[in-house]
Amino acid sequence: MKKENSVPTMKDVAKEAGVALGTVSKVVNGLPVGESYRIRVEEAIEKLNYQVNSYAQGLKANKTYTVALLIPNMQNPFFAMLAYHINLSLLKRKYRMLLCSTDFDAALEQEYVTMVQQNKVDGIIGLTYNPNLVIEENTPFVAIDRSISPQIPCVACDNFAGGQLAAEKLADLGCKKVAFLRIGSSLTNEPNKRKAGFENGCLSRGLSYEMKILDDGAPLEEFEKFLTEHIYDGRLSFDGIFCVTDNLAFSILKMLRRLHQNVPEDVQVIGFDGIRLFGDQDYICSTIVQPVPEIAEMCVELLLQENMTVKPPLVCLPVTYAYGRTTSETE
Amino acid sequence: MKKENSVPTMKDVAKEAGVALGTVSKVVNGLPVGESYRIRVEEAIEKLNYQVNSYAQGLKANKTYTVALLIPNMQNPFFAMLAYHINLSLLKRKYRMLLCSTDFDAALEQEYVTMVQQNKVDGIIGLTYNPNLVIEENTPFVAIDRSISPQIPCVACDNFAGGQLAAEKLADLGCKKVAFLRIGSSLTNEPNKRKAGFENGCLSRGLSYEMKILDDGAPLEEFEKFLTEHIYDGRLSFDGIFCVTDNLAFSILKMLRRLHQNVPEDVQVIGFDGIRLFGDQDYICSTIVQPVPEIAEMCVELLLQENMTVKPPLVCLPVTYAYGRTTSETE
DNA sequence: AAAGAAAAATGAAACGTTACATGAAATTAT
DNA sequence: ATAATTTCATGTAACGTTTCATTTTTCTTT
Repeated sequence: MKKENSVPTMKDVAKEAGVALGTVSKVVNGLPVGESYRIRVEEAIEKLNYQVNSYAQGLKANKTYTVALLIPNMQNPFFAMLAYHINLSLLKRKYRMLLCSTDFDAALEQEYVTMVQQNKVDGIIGLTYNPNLVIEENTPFVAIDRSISPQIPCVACDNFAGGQLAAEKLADLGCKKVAFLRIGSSLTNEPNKRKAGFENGCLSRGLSYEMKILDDGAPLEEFEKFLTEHIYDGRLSFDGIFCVTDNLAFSILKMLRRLHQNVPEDVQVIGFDGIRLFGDQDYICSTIVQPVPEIAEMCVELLLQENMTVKPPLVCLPVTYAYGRTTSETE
Repeated sequence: MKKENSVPTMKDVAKEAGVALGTVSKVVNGLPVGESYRIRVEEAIEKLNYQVNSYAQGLKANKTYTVALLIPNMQNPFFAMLAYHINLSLLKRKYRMLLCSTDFDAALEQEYVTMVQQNKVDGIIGLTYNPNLVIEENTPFVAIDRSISPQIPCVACDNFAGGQLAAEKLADLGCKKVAFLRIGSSLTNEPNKRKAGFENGCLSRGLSYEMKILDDGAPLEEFEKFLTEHIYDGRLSFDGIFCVTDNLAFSILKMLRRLHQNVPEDVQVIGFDGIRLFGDQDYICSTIVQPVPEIAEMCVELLLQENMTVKPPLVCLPVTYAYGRTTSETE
């Protein structure tokens, strides 16, 4: 005897409607079925409050309509923004998002990838700097900001152009001597190009520049030391600073306040990423804005596009500049 | 004939190891099995790179080790913080998190709940203000900040005490006349108590207070109008403001800047939630801090605890105060 | 050493779906 | 009116697990 409180299955619906199992399946999947049958089945579905079991579907079809998103930390507003837009893009296509926040923990990342493979997600979108992540051949994977292997497409903003743009903006704002600050050697591959782009921009605009690059895990105080060393008679010898991320810019702004340097009067600061608090308020600093909605859409498209013979190894999307109270207003 | 590139199954492992299907299952699930068998099976698993198909498991067991988290918008740092900690708590128990960002869209929320029920997630943790969300009886649900029904446990911080604490802090800081600002009638139920707590605190500390409460969707400019109306000779008649959320506080701070009121010299501002940028930097304003890790842990525990005969309808967790540059430093 | 008890491996059945080969009914053509 | 053709419902076999009744092996006991 059937348990009272058990969830109704297609079989129950078929019995209720006096119809074969396959007919119910067709109705559920919108396949052509005789009018009278369809109505009867729909009524039975309504009556029993039937809902398909997508695990059975997944078992059959080997398809789950679920995509895993691997990000270091969703408390970072940039990653949150990414997750938000990827969620939207997936939703448009009726896909669900499994969120995996890895906290830069390599073991955890690997565990997640495996977990996610076991779960037979349809694919993974991953922002990970972990160099020895093992990704199974058969797992569709799209990387953000990092070229993992030639077979795995990488989506990123045009980091080189972003670096250039930062230099040009600082030049436009009248800066003469600028600095580039970066932390994290782990900012490998794509975001790395921000430095090269910035150098290129400085050279072409005749800006003198200096760089301070810290290893991953180094204490941020090193930057404060660097800044202090460049203060003569209470004045910073730079009039412009480009920080590799808004996150870093935010920390640098605090240091400048401690060092009694006014932003943007004494020194202009530009970050990178385009972070806004709560997603809709002002930019937390002047910044090179990543086209996050487009990046998200591109990732999802590349991941789910099946009839694509050759996947592009690297997709670069254009950046823009946005004002955020850490540079002098221009227009 | 078996397809070359197909994913190996237990059957393949069994054949490879020269062992029965059930034996492989036991090894995979860590059930007692003869030593020699176990080794042979493990070798076969290794060789074929076998991974269990959790959709088949889910079909069998009606258990998925997946929990859905329903939040309005993960770009709100408070929700991001919640998601982060719930993810951690779930991970500890080997559960995955399906993240559903609903953007306050009622239809989307309902769609998600249904989607998620189809997918047979083991449960839902939901922060939703949607009053007519339909939740199936058989879906384990834990609500955050809102009492949905007596059967559904609600986890929240002690909002009343938080309101009181805000009033007390303002009194301690020497405020005489304070204001409470809130937007969103949709801040129903639990967060609502912040107002009552604040009133109570003001009364017991002899603070005179005023309230400005806007409906959901009202333009924030109404607050600016309110503030402007309380400026006499360029000075705001309040010396303390308690905002119902850090999000609102952030907007109010911008207005105060526009109105040339200095924070905290002219007026002290306290928010609610305990938001920090990037999860680890300074609080964006002085704030009543929600115990988010504890809230997360409690939600997960309540959701997954099976042998709990009676679930508590409401769990309140203690709040604390944190300094964040919008009140005068006290000690 | 043989029989009985305990332990452990076996393999079929079931979970809820989809797909496909089969067969029945309805339609068209002669 | 009958045969040929099309249309469409039917029901069984998979998908990859877990479970459990069964059989086989191993260990005790006398």
